[in-house]
Amino acid sequence: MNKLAIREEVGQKLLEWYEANKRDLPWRRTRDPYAIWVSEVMLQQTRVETVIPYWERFLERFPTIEALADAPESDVLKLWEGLGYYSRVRNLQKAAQVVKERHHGIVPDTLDEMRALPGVGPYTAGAVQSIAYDLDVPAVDGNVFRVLSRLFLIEEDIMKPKTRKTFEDLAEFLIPSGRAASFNQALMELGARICIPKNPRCGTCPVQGPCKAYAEGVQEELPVKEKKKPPRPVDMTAALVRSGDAVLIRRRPDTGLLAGLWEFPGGERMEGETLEDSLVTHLRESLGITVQPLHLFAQVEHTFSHLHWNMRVFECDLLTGEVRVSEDVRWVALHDLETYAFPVAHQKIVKQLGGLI
DNA sequence: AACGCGGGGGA
DNA sequence: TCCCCAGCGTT
Repeated sequence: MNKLAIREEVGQKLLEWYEANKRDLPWRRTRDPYAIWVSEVMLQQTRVETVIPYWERFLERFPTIEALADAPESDVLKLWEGLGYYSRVRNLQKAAQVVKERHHGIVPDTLDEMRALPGVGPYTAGAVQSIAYDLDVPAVDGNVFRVLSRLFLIEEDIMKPKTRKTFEDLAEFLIPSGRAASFNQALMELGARICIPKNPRCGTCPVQGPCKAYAEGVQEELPVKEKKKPPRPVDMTAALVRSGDAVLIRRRPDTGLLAGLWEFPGGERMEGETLEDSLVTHLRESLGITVQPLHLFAQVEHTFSHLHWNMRVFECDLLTGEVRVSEDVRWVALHDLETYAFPVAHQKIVKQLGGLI
């Protein structure tokens, strides 16, 4: 079969399947480009079921571009707490400020203008432009990589940057004219529900017929992907410093891991250092205070994609008379901790503190 | 091109 | 418990 005939068949079969099988997701009930944009950013590395409640709360609290642009960053992070990859929402807010100031609060309706916004790459730009503005542009996410690699038996490593153009060109070629919104979502929906990573449901797949990987029986071997290395183990310390009903917390720096979130002060143990010495040094250097670790309060394990924290939390005496509080260092009553955005690793500590209230 | 960046679900 | 899921920015 020639290329144009396959394009015809895949387009028709996928659109038909999608119309009959698409899930009723909240962001599919709106045409608001901003609301769709928020959903795409949340969905970047997070599954649908997780995103739904976050999206509802976020749109309720920040219903417009302007509301998001004008909000305190701490409020924005609090609504993102637990979703991970916090730079996503910091960039989203920066982008909202650009849209407010330079685009009259209207999400731009061209690929190039959208791509120029912070946090907007080829996928997000394509998804928003096609879904919200009906532009015939591709939106290639991990699902689409998987579906197309199987459908056309493409064995290039999808993790390699140069491979992206191959898939984008193919995805664009396949778009039935004027139907990018449904077609792009159909490809992703197929990847999420039928053409899944393990044990794909080829028996109920609408494009089993033209699928080259299925014909060869190699669907389980695709897509080809380089293995990533295991998380690096890191010994962490954290201090539980109490004063009456309050505990000492600080805000993490504006860049790097967990930027802008709050935590119990501490840090990475250096080689050859004891946990206690490490903790004392960290608090002296970052907060200018001297503490005496008393006893182990909790041990928390947390795995990131690239790190594994083994965090020991010590209850400490404060030897310094006074702590210089600031924008980033605060005494907070136990029952007020919930108003601050913490990484999940530190939420585990907060949870254990709950027993003390 | 290589690396940093979180967290959750399913087998 | 182990293994899997990946877009974007920075360097």
